[in-house]
Amino acid sequence: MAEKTRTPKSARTRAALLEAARELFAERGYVKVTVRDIAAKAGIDPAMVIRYFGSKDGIFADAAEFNLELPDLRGVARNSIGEALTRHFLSIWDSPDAGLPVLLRSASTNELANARMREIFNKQIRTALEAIAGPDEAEQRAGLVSSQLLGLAVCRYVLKLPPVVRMSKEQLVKTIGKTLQQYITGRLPR
Amino acid sequence: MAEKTRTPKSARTRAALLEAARELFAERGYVKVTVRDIAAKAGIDPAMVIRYFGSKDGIFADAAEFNLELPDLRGVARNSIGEALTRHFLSIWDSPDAGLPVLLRSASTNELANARMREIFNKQIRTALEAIAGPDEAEQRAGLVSSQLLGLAVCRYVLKLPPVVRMSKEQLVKTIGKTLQQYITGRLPR
DNA sequence: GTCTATAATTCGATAGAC
DNA sequence: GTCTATCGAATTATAGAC
Repeated sequence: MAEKTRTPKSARTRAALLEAARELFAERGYVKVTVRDIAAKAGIDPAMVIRYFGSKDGIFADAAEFNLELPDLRGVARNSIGEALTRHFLSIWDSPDAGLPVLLRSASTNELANARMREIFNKQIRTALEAIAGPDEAEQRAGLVSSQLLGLAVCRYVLKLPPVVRMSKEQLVKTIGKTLQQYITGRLPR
Repeated sequence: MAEKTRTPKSARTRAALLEAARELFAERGYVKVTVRDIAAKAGIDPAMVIRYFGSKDGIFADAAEFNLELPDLRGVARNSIGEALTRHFLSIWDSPDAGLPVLLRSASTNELANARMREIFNKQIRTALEAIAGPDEAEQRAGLVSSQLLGLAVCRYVLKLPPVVRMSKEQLVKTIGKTLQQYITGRLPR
C-alpha cells in the first residue's frame, strides 16, 4: 500500500455520528433526541455512540462545543458596536454546524446547555463590553444586550414567529442594532 | 346533613393536581415532569391524573390554559405604551398561578406550548398594536416587541442571568419600555 | 371515588460474538 | 472495529379490586 489510509475508519464514523447529533439536537433539543435517532440518521449502530462518546451526555457535550470568538470591540467605531454585535450573532445562528443553535434548543432541559448559555450571555458578553465600559456597568449592560439577542434568537429560530423570520438580516441589524447600541452606550436607569 | 357538601371530593383532588402540575411545569418544563411527580407533590395517586385529565398532555393543556388579557392600548398615552406593556408582562411572569411561565419553560419541547406561545406573541400582541398602527406595520412591530419581551423572560426566569435577575421591576420598565416604545412608534428600517 | 398492580413502551447502556 | 442481543430502569397508561 503506497498510500496511507486517508482517514481511519473509526474517525469517519465518529464524525458522521457527531454531525447527525448536531443537526438533531439543534432541531429538537436534548430530550427529544435518542441515541437511536442519532445512530439511525448516521446509518450507524447505536452502540457506537456509547463506544465513541461514552454516553448520550458525552455526545451532546461534543455537539455543543464551539468557540464563540466575540469580536474585539475596541476595533469597532463606538457608535457601530450595536450593529456589529447583532450582525455577528446573526451569522453564528445561521451557520449550521455551530453549537449555538444546539444550546438554544436545550437550555431549558439540559444542565450543561443551560450553564454554557449562562456563561456566554453573562461572562463572555460582559468581558467584551468591559473593553469599553467600567466593570460594574458592563455587567448590567451585558444583561440587557443578552435579553435582546436571546429574544431575537428564540423568536427567529425556536418559535419561528412569521414577522421575525421574514425580516432580512440587514433589517434586523439596523433595528436590533440600534437597541443594543442604546444598551451599550446609552444612559442606564437609576 | 343540613349543610351541602361545599366542594365535591373529586373537585378538590382535581384542583390539587392542577395546582401541583402548574408549579412543576413552570419550574422544570414539560419533559422533566412525570405524572408521578405531579401526583406525589399533590399527595394523590398517579392514576388519578389519568382519570381526571386523560393523559399527561391533558393535564399539561389544562395547566397551560389562561387568559392573557392584554390592556387596551387606546386607553394609554401614546408615549407610555412601551412602559405599560413591559409592566404588564412583568406582572404576568411573576404571578405564580399564571400559565405563561408554564408555556415559557416548555415551548422548546412541547408542541402545544410552542403553538400557544406563537399565538400570544404573534396574534395577540399584533392585535393590540393594530389599535394604534396599520395592520401591515402592526405585525412587524409586534415581532420586534415580542423579541424583546421574550428575551427578557428567558434571561430573567429561565437562564436566570444575574444582572437581569438583579434589576428591579421599575428599572426594567424604564429600560425595556423605552425599547418597546421605539419598536411600536419609532421608524421601521427599510 | 380511590388505590394496587401491572401492562406496554421506550430508552440508555452493556456484554460478547464476529 | 462493528454489530447482535439484551438488560435494567423509567415512564405513560390501563384493568380491576376495594
